[in-house]
Amino acid sequence: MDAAGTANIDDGELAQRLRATGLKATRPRLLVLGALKENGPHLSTDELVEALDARGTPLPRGSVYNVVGALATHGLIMVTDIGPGRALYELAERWHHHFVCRTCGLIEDVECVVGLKPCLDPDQVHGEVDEAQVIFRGTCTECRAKSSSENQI
Amino acid sequence: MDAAGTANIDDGELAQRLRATGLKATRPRLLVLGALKENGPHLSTDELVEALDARGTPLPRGSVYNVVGALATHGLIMVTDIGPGRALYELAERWHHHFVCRTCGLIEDVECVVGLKPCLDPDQVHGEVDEAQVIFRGTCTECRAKSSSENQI
DNA sequence: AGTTTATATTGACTTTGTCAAAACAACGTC
DNA sequence: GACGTTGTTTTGACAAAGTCAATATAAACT
Repeated sequence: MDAAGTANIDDGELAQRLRATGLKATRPRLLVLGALKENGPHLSTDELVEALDARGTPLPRGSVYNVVGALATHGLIMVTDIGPGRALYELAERWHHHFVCRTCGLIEDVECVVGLKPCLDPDQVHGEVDEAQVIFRGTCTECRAKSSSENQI
Repeated sequence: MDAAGTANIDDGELAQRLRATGLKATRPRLLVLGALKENGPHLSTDELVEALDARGTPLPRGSVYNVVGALATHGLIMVTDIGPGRALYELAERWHHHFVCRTCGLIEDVECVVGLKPCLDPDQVHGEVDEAQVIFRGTCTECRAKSSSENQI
């Protein structure tokens, strides 16, 4: 153990955010939030596990699922499903959407014009909409360039 | 074998739609399309397998994945991921979206105001968007009623 | 009818996600 | 600053979801 005991734990902003929602500021939760904050805008479950590993603070897969579940339920992170078995986690800061390239799988954040949830709210729904998640699909510039040059051969 | 050989196969509209996209009109494909057409607006992988079973024309799971993969690639069905391991298949007729109740899991179709793909098309994306999938999340009327009455006790 | 070629099927496998029970740590209190 | 309560993590076993390569089969063209 090191001198300060919980030395590595950032007991600042992230810990406060957790407590503000009624969640305890536990090590695994801070680690996950930290990884999301510093290891890219969006991480898949796998990438999250790897990132934690790479940072020298590995967590068991089960714990990761546990943690992201809790964080998502309390609105601290947003989860987007961009395909079968492809959940995407990111800090819930500004509300935004995603563009996914069908060819190479590239994922790009797309700012939401409205910026607040729910950004769209159809009347027809029999219930209360609190969030509208949009996934744009298509072909990224790079893949378009590639495929057109291939066709020219 | 029955007299007509391929008697059960509807060699009409569905078969033509398949050929129109360059796909062969095979039995499993027609069965899947048929099930989607008659067994509800949207089916999960599991429900699809069950529906085929119930109709007396079971298909192995692997084949179902195979078929829906091909149909989706060629735009004959639409696939929506409404959560981890919860793919949703339906005939690609009118373009529409979905509302998912966070509490009971109810899924409701939401007509798209635009009705054509892509119904939304942000400039910011570095690529060409061909489809914008929207998932509305919230609480359905029934669950709202339930939870408010529980709180009153 | 025969041939080509796409497609279906099988079965083994990987990945993804869930769950219950026991171990543990965070937080409020004395 | 230790104590106890209670929420969390961990573990490990499991279930579900999806993939893949090789073989068998059937659609569609001639």
